[in-house]
Amino acid sequence: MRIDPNSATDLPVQIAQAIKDAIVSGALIVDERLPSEAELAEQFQVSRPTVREALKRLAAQSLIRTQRGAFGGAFVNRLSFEDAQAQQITTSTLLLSMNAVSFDTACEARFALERACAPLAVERRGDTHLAAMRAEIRQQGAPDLSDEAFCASDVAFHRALVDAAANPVLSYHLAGAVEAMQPLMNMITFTARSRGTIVALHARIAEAIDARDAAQADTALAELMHYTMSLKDDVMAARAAARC
Amino acid sequence: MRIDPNSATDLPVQIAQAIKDAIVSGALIVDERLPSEAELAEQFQVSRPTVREALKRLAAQSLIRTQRGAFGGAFVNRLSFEDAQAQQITTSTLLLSMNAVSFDTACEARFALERACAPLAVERRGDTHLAAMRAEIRQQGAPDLSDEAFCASDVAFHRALVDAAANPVLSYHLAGAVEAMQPLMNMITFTARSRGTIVALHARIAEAIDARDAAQADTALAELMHYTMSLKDDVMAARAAARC
DNA sequence: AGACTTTTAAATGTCAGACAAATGATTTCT
DNA sequence: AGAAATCATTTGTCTGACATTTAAAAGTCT
Repeated sequence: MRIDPNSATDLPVQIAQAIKDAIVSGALIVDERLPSEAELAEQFQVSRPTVREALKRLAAQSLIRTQRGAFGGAFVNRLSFEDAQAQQITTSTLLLSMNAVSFDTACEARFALERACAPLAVERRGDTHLAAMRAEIRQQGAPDLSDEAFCASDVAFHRALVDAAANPVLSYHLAGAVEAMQPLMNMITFTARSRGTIVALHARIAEAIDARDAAQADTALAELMHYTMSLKDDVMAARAAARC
Repeated sequence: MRIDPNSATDLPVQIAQAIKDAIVSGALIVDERLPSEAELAEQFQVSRPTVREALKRLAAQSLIRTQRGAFGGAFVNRLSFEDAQAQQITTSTLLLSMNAVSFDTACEARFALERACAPLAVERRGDTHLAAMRAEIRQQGAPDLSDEAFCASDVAFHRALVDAAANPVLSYHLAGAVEAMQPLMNMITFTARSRGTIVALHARIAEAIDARDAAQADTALAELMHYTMSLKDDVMAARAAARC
């Protein structure tokens, strides 16, 4: 691991990249201890604060963890599905909120991915998944539910659907797509009637998955997507009219 | 924005979280300048190195960028699709390599997601997408191609397929799934015959998308998935036999 | 007056050195 | 032998300083 002290980029960035490369390439394996900050400083010919910044960059990406005390230090961290999902969700959410992605584009992507999960969910769903989906459906029927709580439950329903596919890699990739939609969905005001329609579609999806009917699940998901988009169009049109 | 100096967690972590929350909540908008390190240090009642570490954590996630000089400082960064994709690819790759995810699980997830893109690609593919796919197919037929180069071209082919769906959000989500498979694919040794089969399937996929035949594209993708899995089984079996 | 050059102030980048706090190993005492 | 005290090591945080970069402001010349 070497760095170029004359390069234009920050020294900590270079050091972080060098260590990251070592991890990705397998030169450093999970739970292996890195040299201490003082040793790294000497190795890279920089000061300890510079090394610290590099380590902090890596810690921010959950690539390493640090431990104080004797025989402490920085250790290569096993990237858990949980950590990876959390990162993915914030990244996806920010990406959508900062880039003026249209509601339709995000919605299309989300439902396309979800429909990919449906056939697997139909095949493998267990009782816990079905129970989780139905619990959310019940909650969505509560009359005094705020719009935000309704959206949160909607997200939970769809994540249960994804989890029913019993593929952790799929769950990880979908987490970002599903969660990132929540802020966009929160811009919609749901009438009692529109909530009823959505809940009915959720029920159809849950039933189809229970009955192992892939075609029906796919159809219901497609309908839900179109209904969601039309709902948003109505809200936008109503707001535009109110302004004039 | 406040922090609790008596909390168990690191001060920089708390500060970074506070700033991150401000960005996510919209209190800080894109390109807005954060207070200088000295001002932040006073505001949070900590020293400048502590603030710096917090800012470096955020910079590592591309949430802020820093600029030196007068009227420089830290600015809220617009998270570009490019940055987000790069992050997602490394996260996905590490997740798979560090968690002993089975080849089949990752492969299933990848093809399930890709099949979700196919109908949209059929609908919207442009000439550039078709040309990109065919260019990769041509390259894959080169007789003196290394296994690694073959895999890289395979990834490029599939990314072109995903891009043909003309949905940047979808491309972003799929980038991780497709790229993260490459290290796993690199463990396979491709015979001339297996390469031929794969190239033929790629050609069928490209033709189906050109002909706007969604069903055919889906079938070919499913076949490719099964063939890839069986290929890996053969390689594993051959290696196990060689060891005995 | 306008364009070019120089200066300057403000901010981050890097360093050195110090002390605090945590933590596991070692030693000592009962 | 077991429990308690000590110790060495390592990260966490602070103070203070200087280097470097950058854009704005001031100054100068045509």
